[in-house]
Amino acid sequence: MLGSMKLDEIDIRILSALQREGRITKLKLAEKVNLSATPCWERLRRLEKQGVIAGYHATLDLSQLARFTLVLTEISLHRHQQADFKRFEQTMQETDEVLECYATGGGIDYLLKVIARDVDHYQRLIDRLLTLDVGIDRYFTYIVTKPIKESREVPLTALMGKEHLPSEEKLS
Amino acid sequence: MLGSMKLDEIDIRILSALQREGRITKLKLAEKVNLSATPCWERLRRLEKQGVIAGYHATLDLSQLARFTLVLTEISLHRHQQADFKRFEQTMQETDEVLECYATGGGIDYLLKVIARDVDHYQRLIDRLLTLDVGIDRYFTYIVTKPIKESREVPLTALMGKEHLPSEEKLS
DNA sequence: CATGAAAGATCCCGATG
DNA sequence: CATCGGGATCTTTCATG
Repeated sequence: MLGSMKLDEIDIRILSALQREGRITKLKLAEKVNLSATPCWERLRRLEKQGVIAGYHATLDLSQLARFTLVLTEISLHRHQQADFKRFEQTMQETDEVLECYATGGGIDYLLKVIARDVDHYQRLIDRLLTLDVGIDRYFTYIVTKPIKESREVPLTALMGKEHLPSEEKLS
Repeated sequence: MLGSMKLDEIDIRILSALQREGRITKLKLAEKVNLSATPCWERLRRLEKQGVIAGYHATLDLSQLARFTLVLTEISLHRHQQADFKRFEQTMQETDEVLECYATGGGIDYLLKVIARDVDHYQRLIDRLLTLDVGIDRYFTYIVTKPIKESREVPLTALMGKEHLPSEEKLS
């Protein structure tokens, strides 16, 4: 839901800082957003309690951990009833290898980002989905040959800059 | 690089826990992985120093922050020389709205995940890229109508389970 | 690796201006 | 919102088994 709470510029700075440094100290955070510790801490607690900050996560450098393959998969379903969508989406939620899944307009129904040990692992995963009969009609596989960018930071200022910050309303 | 360091099962548990709870206390972490505080702390520091843990980040609930639109974009370049790829990839790195970018085999050259305020913002971004002349030949736009899943946690056990953990080598 | 200890930093929460 | 505490907790290191 949008608008359940108004965020001012300081809140945005707090959120931006925490996107970058999830384990920054509360004192350093306050300093970075030009606020004293107590009010900064209160804002932070509010943002966490409201769920604006959904959580904190370590980001791993997978390339140091294991061989793996990223795959992007376009999927179309047989039928397009609510129950069909729901069933497919539920399966995606439960499949750990599916890192991301988006419903789209335009020809295909879903696009997935899948991580697997290798192409064989990926293919077995797809085969399992097909035999599970979750409604897949056609699928198309793009193997990722090179990950160029994987950002964990949403560009808050670009998204909120124009309409959310108090523009010149009531400038006397 | 793979294999610069061997990770045992405890390391994997540490990493998994930190993917889930990036701000967990070091004491609770030790407890969760069944290790006493000191050696757990040493492992953690090693993992951070090596860069296996690339960083810690707060995850935001964007839906509470602003209206936005996710777009998936397939892109083909005119020419396929190294310099062409490099130039395009450099531009992607510098464009905040591009959250993810992957080079793929199979017809298209790149697939992007873009975040914008709305479709108009997205289109202006694309127009800018086209006039910037970064080598784009054709592009295809999929508007995300519904984000189904956006996981920040890599399924470590699924990826490492079979080949990385010490299998039955030298079993007597 | 487990335990224990101890100095220093951080956290949380008041009270006050 | 700023400043100032202070007790609880967490962090980091070291010594010992």
